[in-house]
Amino acid sequence: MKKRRNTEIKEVKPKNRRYVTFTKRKQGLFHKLTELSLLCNVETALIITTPNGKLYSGGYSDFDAVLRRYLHGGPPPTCKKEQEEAIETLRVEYETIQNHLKEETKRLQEIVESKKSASSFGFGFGFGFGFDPWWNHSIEDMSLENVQEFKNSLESLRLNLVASAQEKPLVIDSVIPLMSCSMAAPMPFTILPPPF
Amino acid sequence: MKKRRNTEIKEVKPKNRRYVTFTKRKQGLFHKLTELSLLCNVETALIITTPNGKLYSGGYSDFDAVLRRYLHGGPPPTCKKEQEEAIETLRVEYETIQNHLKEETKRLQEIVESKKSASSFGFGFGFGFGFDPWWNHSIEDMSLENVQEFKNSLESLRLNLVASAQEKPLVIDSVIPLMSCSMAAPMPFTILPPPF
DNA sequence: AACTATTTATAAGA
DNA sequence: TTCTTATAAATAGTT
Repeated sequence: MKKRRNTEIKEVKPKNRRYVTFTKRKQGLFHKLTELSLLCNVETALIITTPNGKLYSGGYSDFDAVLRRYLHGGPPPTCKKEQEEAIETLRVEYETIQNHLKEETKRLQEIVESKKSASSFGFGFGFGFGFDPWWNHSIEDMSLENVQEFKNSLESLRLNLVASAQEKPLVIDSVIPLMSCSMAAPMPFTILPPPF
Repeated sequence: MKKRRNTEIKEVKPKNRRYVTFTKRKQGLFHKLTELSLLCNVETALIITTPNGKLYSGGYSDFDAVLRRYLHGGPPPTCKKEQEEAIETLRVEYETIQNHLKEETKRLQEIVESKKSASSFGFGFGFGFGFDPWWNHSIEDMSLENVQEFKNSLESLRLNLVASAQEKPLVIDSVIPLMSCSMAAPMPFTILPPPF
């Protein structure tokens, strides 16, 4: 085995090497991010954008809450009386778009599936069981470029919705993984041996 | 020396230990974040919030741009003709608030300074020279709690302003370190031995 | 994706 | 806090 030189921090030249490095380090980064959150009882939000326009985002334990605190300062104002009425409107609007998205996604999924037949592996992520943490997803990973169209409206809408509601609406979780990779459940850190 | 047990990922109990861990790991995290950005030519944005309401944020190479891309999708629309006229308005408004902030900050700084006389050390951050990277700062680290009042308006305004302008307005950099710890210059990775 | 030789990060101790 | 050091963890190069 070639001796590993100490890593020079300069853009990795060969594109395939770069992609591998990116994948590995992104995983490590989100791993450490979650560790920090759990160890120190803090909340985190991380966004990564590639030159190709791919977006990776995730955080612990509530990406949206962190983003909101950063953008607007402090926890959501308790004057929810005022916002209460807006929630229902937002939710309806959200679900409409969500359904739209779901259809579109399913349709495009089929296209992607047919493409995938070429490559052989399923996806086990080396964890011994099909555990697929939020940080492994890119918003565009599935080449569902057309889905992007919906992202803008969906995202702002979701942010508003989550901001309005006291608790995270359960409906959202089923779709979010595609959009922003929010984490559904706390990472089983003390349980899993290999990843954590 | 006690043998280092393999780190159990559970909230660190003693508060002083927790703070040390937080500081170390936060530094490591931002370090790796910057490395990822440079190695893989991606842009990153990280926000950390503590239970006390402290906010840490930073990214490479353009925190704001990343955040904007996440929130609104894609790079700033090239239909700048439309936004062009809004820039001047925003800039004026921004500078007004900025000045306000500067005054307030200076005043509070004096208060903080008098408090600091009690503790002895200057701050050298162990780098051998007074290099103080963006990730070492908390927005509230200086106990300038009152400054928070301005953050909201300033932040949204700044985001809009930076979004409108094609290039980063130079004026902003002088104030940002207090607000969001944006990075001014590329990290001298290949030059500095100890940190990078 | 899986395997190590190394480098890098860091928990404790001073 | 800052520095040191033993050890755990991340990961570059390979297969």
